[in-house]
Amino acid sequence: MSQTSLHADDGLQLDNQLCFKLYAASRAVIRAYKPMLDQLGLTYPQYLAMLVLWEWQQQPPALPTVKALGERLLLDSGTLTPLLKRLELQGLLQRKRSASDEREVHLALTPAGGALREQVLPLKSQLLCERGVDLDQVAALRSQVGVLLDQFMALNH
Amino acid sequence: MSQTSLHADDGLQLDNQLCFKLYAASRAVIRAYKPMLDQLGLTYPQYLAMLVLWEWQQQPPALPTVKALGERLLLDSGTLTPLLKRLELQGLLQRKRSASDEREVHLALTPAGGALREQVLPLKSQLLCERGVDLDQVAALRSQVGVLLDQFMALNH
DNA sequence: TTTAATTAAATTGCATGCAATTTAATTGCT
DNA sequence: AGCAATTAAATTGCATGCAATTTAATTAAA
Repeated sequence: MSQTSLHADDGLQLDNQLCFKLYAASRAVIRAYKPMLDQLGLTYPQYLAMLVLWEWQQQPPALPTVKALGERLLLDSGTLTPLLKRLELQGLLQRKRSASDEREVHLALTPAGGALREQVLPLKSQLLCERGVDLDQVAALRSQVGVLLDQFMALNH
Repeated sequence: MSQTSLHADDGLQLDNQLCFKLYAASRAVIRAYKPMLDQLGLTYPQYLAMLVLWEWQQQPPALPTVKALGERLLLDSGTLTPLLKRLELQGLLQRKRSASDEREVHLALTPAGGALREQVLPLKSQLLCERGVDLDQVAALRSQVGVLLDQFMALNH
C-alpha cells in the first residue's frame, strides 16, 4: 500500500472528492426539482425561502425577519434581499420595516403566497413517484448528510 | 399516525428536505475549502477544473477539450468558457483551437498550472487535520452521495 | 455536391452566493 | 445626554450555473 509512482496518490482524484460528489449531487437534485419549480414559478432558493415562510406561518406570534430567514437557510442579506424583492414583486409576500426596530424587515406571506403551498405536495409526490425514489434511503442519506452539515457548521464557529 | 392538523404534514419541513441538506452541506464544505483556495488563488469550481486537468496530465496522449471537461464536472460551456479564460489569464493553462476540428478547444496546463498541484496535498492534509475529519466516515459518505448522484444522473438521461 | 442537420464554443441574460462596504438604527458605556 | 460599538439590511462587485441563442465548423444525406 505505498505510493509507487510520483502522481499515483488518489488524494486529488476528482472521483475521490466528497466535496465534488456533494456539489454535483446538490445540483443534480436541484435540476430534478426544475419541472416542479417551473410549475410553481419559483427558483430553487426561492422555494427554500417559501418553505421557511410556510413553516413560520404555523407559529403565529412573530413574523420572521430577513436575518432569521438567513439563519435558517445559511444565506446572508446580500443573497436574500434581491431574492425577497423578486418574491414580493410576484405578490407572494410583503416586506415591511419593523415598527419596534427600524433596522429589521419582517416578512409576511400574502394570501397568494400562502395558497401556493397547497400546490407543492401533490407535485412533489408526483416527482418522487416518477423517479421511483426510495423514501427510506432518502431519509437515511438525509440524516447522514445532516450530520456532516452539523459538523461543518460547528467548526465554522 | 394520521394528519391531525391541517398543516401537520412534515413533508415540507425544511429540515426534512434532503435537497436542502445537500445544498447546505455542499456550500459549507466549499466554505471550509476557502482558506486553502485563497492560498492557491482559485475559486472552488476553478479548483475542480484544475483537478481534472491534473488528472489528464497523467494520461499523456490527448488533451482534454472544453466538452470533455464539462462532462467530467457536469458543467456546460456557458459556465466553463469564462472560467477557463480566467485560468488562462492567471497563466495556469492555455486554450487552443484544435487543428483537426476547429470547433474544439483543447486545454493544456502551463508549467505554472502543473506546478500548482504540488501545493495542494499539504494544504489539504492541513485542512483535514485542523478539522479532525474522520477519513473513513468521509469515504463512506462520499460513496453514498455518489450512489445518489448516479441515480439522478441516470434518471436525467 | 450542395444543402440540411449536428455539434462545440461562445455569447447573452438572469438569478444566485458571497465578500466587502455602506447606511441607518439601536445599544452600551461613560 | 453623548458618543462609540453593534447590528440589520442594503448595496456593490465578481464569479458562478444554467437556459437560450448564436456562430462556426463538421457530418450526413439527398
